[in-house]
Amino acid sequence: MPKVGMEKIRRAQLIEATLEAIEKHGFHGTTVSVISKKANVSTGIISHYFGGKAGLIDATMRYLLEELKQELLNHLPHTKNHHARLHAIIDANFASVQRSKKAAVTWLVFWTQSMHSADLARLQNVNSKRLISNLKYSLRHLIAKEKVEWSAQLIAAQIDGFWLRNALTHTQHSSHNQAVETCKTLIDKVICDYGLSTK
Amino acid sequence: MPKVGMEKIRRAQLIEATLEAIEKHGFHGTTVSVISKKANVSTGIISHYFGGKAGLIDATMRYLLEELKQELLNHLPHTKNHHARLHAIIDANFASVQRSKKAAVTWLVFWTQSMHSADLARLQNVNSKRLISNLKYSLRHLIAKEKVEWSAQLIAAQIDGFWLRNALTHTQHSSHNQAVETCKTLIDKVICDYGLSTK
Amino acid sequence: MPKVGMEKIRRAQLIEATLEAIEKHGFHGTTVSVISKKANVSTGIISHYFGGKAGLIDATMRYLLEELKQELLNHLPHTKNHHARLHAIIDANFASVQRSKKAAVTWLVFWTQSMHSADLARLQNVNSKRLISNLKYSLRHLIAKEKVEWSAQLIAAQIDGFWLRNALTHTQHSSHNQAVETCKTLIDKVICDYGLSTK
Amino acid sequence: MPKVGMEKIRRAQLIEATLEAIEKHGFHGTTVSVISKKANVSTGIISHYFGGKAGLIDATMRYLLEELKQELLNHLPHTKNHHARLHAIIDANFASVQRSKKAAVTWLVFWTQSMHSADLARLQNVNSKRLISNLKYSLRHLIAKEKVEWSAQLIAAQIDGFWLRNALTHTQHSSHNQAVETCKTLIDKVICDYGLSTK
DNA sequence: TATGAATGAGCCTTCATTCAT
DNA sequence: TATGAATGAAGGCTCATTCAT
Repeated sequence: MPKVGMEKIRRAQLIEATLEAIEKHGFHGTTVSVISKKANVSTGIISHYFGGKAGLIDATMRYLLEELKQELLNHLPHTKNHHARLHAIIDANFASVQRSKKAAVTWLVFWTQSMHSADLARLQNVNSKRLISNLKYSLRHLIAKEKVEWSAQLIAAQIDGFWLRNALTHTQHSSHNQAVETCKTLIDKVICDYGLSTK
Repeated sequence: MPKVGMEKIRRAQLIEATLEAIEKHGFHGTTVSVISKKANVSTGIISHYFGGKAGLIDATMRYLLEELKQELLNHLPHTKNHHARLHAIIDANFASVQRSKKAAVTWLVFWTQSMHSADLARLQNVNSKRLISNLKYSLRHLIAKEKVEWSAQLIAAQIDGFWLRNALTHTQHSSHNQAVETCKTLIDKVICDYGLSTK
Repeated sequence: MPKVGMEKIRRAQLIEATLEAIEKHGFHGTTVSVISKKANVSTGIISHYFGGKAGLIDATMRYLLEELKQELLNHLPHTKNHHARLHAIIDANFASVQRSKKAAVTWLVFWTQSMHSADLARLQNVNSKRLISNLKYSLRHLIAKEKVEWSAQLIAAQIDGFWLRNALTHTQHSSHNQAVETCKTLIDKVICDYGLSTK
Repeated sequence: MPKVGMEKIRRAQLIEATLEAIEKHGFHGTTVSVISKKANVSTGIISHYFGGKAGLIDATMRYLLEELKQELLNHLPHTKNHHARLHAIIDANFASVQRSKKAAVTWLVFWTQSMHSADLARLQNVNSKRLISNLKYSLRHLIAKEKVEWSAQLIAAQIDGFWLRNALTHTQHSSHNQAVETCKTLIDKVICDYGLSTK
């Protein structure tokens, strides 16, 4: 009887290899041959588990999104302090990227691809809306009602902007930390300016 | 009887066709054949004038950067009102994108490619530094010295962040205008908070 | 505890599945995977019992030939009425095909393959000669000696011709019956024209 | 300016190479690589002129059909002698095959493929009907009305049957001639049996 | 005896580049 | 200066076969 339960292992193996390949060779240079070699498996296995290269790319993108989602869930659940919660959102959004450059490159690739793939565009949209929604949820408890939407957009753009600039420049850790601090300061400033007097 | 002065015309023709192709078909779908058809020329001409597809892509990226540079030069040449100058920087940075979707897609592609091309990375870096430098030049006249760098980074990230989010969502004009307004408000807020008492 | 006597069962199972696969998906679409699924066994079993796909195909062809041979043996064993015997040959040759479309498609495939396989070509040749030989055996009792060979060739071609045309057009039963009738009429005509005056 | 008018030459070259490849290596062994080498061109050219291997196979089949059609047109136009016309149909149907074994193998492949391709099936059907129609046209002038259809089916099957049997056995010219003679004799017999007394 | 995960050779196709015209 | 027919390397995919279990 052949090995069972390999599917999970192989899928993880191949997704990890894909992330490495995209980081090292770029999207164009990420061929099934390159991925296979990195994962130490044959090329055929990709079609076997993902139905083809496109399926693997898709799964990799979903993996990144899911990872980010989990990161948020792990950082934010048990607090009623909305100020702290907003800071935690910042931490979560930079956490995975801070860990490795792989994710940063792949996020950028993912965004670029999403402009010409309805499927990826939908995923990207969900992700984008979640950030806004998370921000608004806490902002509602802290600042004037009519400023919530505007502030959420501001902070979201600030996060993505730092994120993008850091990805493009050969990032040191310091700049990541600086980005996190700056985002938090911006939040504080927003709360300070539009904060509810009594709560 | 060889036509002279065709080089300039052909180069412009092909760069424009490349921008259109990337917008319509994405980077992956932008083949030499597609570009040639859009430009109504033969495929061979690309190698003739640009030495190959890579040369054309490179030239297209440089064209975008040059365009942005000119945009900035045209909007902020002769003013000593640094508050107005900062607002003009915002306008300039969103102007080209506001005009067409072409640039937005291509910028994203450009950034992604720049991560795996030393040449493009250098161009991107120059561009990124110019924005910071332009912001700092005016901020120095308006806010406390020790806040200049930090504020420039903040505003630059804000610009890129809005820019990115707008590119990824199917942008309406309203959101572009909103982005411009929000960036200007952020600038005002920074000046208000850290502004020099006397000027 | 190894099951014994599985070989016969498995071989029959797989040959039947192969016939079904060829009928449904054509020769090109008949992959090891398709056959295995139809037979509800693993892919490995094919190599185990037939040494590979080629062996299974070969066995399937032999099975068809054997089936036809048996059909003939069952229909014409104990008769000395050679006129009836000739008619029985016709019946036998159309019997298996009349039963299902499977055989028709597979026969055609078999013939085609036999042109590039010495092994199959030999089988096909034996089969072809048996029909002629069977026809001649009875014809010798009914018609002039010098017309026997010619008539056998005529009738054999008539059988195969009808068979082929019926296989290619989406056959109704009526056309099969018509083919049988026409072949029998041809036999009668031959006997009538070249028949021995006394018998 | 590049060479013009090559399309016709290349298409003919490739179709001829395909016929040779099918004859020599069978349908399965007929790869684009094999065809290209036989035609002394690159593999890419097949997609260029035929949109892919399938297009080339299709064109090859159509070529065979067209050739047969022309053969018929060339042999039958200027005669009002319907007896001679029927004999000419026989000649035409065996002519192309008599010339080379290539066509014979390919016809068989074509027929087999046509069972799983709607497109090829339609072509095959048109071809099959044309033979019947041609036979009936002349038979109507020669034999009793109620025997026309039956006789046409008989003769058509006879032709195809000989054709098939000759293709399968390693044909000598003599057997081809014999097939032609036998078919003609069958026609004569039919006319003799069912012929119109007066015309 | 039986499985099916894994392999990798071989296939068709795409596409940047070349070169005779 | 310009063409586009032709090339052929490189890509992704299919599938018969193998082998650890």
